[in-house]
Amino acid sequence: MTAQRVAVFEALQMSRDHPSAEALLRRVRRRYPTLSRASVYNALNLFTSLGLVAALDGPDGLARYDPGTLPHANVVCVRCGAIDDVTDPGIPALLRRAAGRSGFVLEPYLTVRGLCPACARTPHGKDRRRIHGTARTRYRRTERR
Amino acid sequence: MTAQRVAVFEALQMSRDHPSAEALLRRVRRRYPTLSRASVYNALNLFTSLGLVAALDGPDGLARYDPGTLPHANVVCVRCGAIDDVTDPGIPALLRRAAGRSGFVLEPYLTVRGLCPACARTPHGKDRRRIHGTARTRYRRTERR
DNA sequence: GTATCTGCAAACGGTTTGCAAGGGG
DNA sequence: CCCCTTGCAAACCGTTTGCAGATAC
Repeated sequence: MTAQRVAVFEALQMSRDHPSAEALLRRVRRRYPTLSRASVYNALNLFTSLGLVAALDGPDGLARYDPGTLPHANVVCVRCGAIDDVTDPGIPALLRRAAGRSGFVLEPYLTVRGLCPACARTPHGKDRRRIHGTARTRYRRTERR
Repeated sequence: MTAQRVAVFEALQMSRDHPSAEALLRRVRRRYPTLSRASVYNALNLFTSLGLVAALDGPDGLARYDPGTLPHANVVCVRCGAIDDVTDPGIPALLRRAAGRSGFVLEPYLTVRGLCPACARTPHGKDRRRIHGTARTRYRRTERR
């Protein structure tokens, strides 16, 4: 229990936007300017391994973190990177059935990729969207402050 | 429509194990020894952007590819990297509701992380599992042929 | 005949690691 | 006190990109 870990945890709890590790680093550094990148990753890996927070893969290859702990779905926009939580009464039952059929022990979160309302409205154009890695080259550069 | 693309596509269709790009490269190179890494990535990005195959993030940071096109769930073992398909009659309805509530246009696949039967049986030990990136250092080195 | 693709190698970038110094319990 | 953590920088590695030559149509 170090001050850095508490700060990262609190910053994540206050976030509704499924921040990346880098985004959390920026936020926490406003108060702890000496905080290191490695400590943020260390803290986030610890929290996820303890089940305190949920980790999911952003469409840009960045890991995103979710403070929510109840069963829900994460819908991920593969074009702009937006992530929304969706709760649905059918999710727990579906997860139970999926666990039964596969024999897996499953986390209470599921992820679905797609396009957010804004991106779905813009024509597909010829933006042969890259699903991994270099999707980041499309909006990462602008998102980075 | 090049020979390389056809070869990658066929190799993926024949796979049931959700191979990574590197695994597909190895398989196709048995017949096309000159096939380049870039062409495999190029082909896979093309197929996923056309909706011909599904891409998902493996727990090790590697992209995994799935030839299936019908709605289903992918259950992913975060410890050993195994991926299974699960079909369930409730999935289409859940995806429809999630799309309605979020406004997103969603792909017909969802992903759930967890532990496969074999890994769930082995005690958790102190393997503070890393969720991203270096999970690969745990089994990647041995998996790579 | 031209735009597109392949192959190669180098670059990219998020995440992890090794090490020395500092702090928790 | 000892072990685990922090901070820093370098290493890691899957994926993308730039360029020259070959191929699709």
